[in-house]
Amino acid sequence: MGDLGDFPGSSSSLELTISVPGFSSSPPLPSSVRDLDINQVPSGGEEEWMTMSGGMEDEEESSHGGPPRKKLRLTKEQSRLLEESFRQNHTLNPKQKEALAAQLKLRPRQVEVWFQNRRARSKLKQTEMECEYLKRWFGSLTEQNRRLQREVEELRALKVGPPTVISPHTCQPLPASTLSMCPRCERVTSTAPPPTSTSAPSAATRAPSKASQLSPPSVHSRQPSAAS
DNA sequence: CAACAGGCCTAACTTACTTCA
DNA sequence: GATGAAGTAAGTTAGGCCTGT
Repeated sequence: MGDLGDFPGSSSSLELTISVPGFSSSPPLPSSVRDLDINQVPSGGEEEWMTMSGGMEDEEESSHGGPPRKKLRLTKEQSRLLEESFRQNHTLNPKQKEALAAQLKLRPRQVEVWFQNRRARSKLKQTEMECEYLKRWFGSLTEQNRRLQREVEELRALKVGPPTVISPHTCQPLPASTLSMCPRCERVTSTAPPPTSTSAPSAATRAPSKASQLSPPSVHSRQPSAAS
């Protein structure tokens, strides 16, 4: 267990930390060159940039048979503000949405979509990390199981029978099933916390912080940079 | 060097569902 | 209870960029 490494950062735009001894997220990806100036607004500024996406000024235009949709690339500043806002709140009420949209010079719908996608990315990332953690945990349990089985074999080889405990009340031998493990042994064997619940992802959909109920990996988000 | 393919990221869309007035 | 609007999650589509060949 103790041999499990400590993962410092995490990849992409979302940075999650998982505070479990012996486990945390994967190492940061090499920062992509694209982050440098991909969102640089070409001279015209954001107004002009917007008209690319805002080409569908009549919101409905884009979907049916219109011109091929142009894809907006958010500027670094827009991404930064959105991330900052997301950090404070993963959902927006209509007023917040309007305000943020005005501040970013985007349409409220775009802000809404961004938050939807951001929540999706966040959840995906968290699920991946939980999966990774459970895999490691499974590995350590398997190893522990192997060790214990070896131990059992060794004890059998020594012909050591199961402990016979005499009940203080009846003066009869107690069945093994009624015996409880001594605290010391319990402590030694519990190298990993039990999985309280893997919180079935489907059930977690409506409860934002559901994933945090996965008690062993206390996962919380901490995203620094603008989306990759 | 340019051209191309493949992969990744993500904005935008669609659908299904829940909640609330 | 039925209904419609609004909001969200989940899944999908497609544009733009990067990288390797």
